[in-house]
Amino acid sequence: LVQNLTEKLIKKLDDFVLKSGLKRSDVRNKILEVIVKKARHFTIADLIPVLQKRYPDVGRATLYRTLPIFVSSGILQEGPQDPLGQTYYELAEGEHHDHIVCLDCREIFEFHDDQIEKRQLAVASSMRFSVENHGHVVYARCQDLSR
Amino acid sequence: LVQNLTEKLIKKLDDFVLKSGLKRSDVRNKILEVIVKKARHFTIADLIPVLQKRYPDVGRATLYRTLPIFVSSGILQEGPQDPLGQTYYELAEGEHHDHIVCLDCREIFEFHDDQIEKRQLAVASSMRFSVENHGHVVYARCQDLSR
DNA sequence: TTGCATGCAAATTCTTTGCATGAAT
DNA sequence: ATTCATGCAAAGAATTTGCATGCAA
Repeated sequence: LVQNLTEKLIKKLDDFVLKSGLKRSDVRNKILEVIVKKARHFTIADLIPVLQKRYPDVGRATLYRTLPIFVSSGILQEGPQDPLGQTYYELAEGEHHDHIVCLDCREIFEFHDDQIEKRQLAVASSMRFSVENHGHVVYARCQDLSR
Repeated sequence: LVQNLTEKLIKKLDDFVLKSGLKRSDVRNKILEVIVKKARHFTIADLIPVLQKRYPDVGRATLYRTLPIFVSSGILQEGPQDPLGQTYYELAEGEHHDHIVCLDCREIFEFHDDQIEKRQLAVASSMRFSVENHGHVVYARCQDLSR
């Protein structure tokens, strides 16, 4: 399953790479593989040790050069900004969702609400904006210490 | 008017400072004055040159030490994160609002929508979270080149 | 072959800290 | 007096860039 997803995304990456006059690379595929396994939400800081453990030869700089390519090719999207200011990335698979960042347990949860999405569009349109994207992060507490 | 606002906020700052066992300082008041004049939304990077022009003696480090105090005292709040990742600050005056960041002209606009606020609360509550705060940023284009 | 990709190390940029001095209480 | 505030410079941390070498097409 994960294997399938990785391969599917590598294909997506290849499409973008060819279209953009770039070249395929094993290192990018390796990075993608690690991301798919770690999946969900991660920061660059999260990813570095995992990547270096699996593929010690991959340099940090490459990560900084690669992630923007993944975003451009639609594989990743930028997720919420945590209260400390680090940018999260996440796989762009699946439908759009917003985030709840738990201030107690530091985990990130997802939510989706059609009404919010619709109102957001309506409000921006009424101000004569065309919406490209949005980030909606709710900071909250789970208050469940066992979680 | 601006003068009044500055003085009002200095008073607010004094309250916090006393309550917290800190001490009053002219430099903090100067920084506050510059912020009130520049008002609205700014990043630290925005503020530094303005501040240094008006008060060349104030060091950068002081800014980094001062802004968190302003946030704690309720004078400033953190605004949207721009697409480049810089944190905006803004005066906490007035009612809560969310932001539209224009990808064309780079300006930041505000909006407020009760329905969105309510739904947001409802959704988080249904997931057993208690909401502390939130950031909602819509990235959009004004498409009006004259703006 | 040509030009992108990569690792490494140096360079940048942004932010924090240590320390001596000055100000507030 | 005591303790916080501040500037400066040094230290850190995060990210970007230059360059020589390695691959992909």
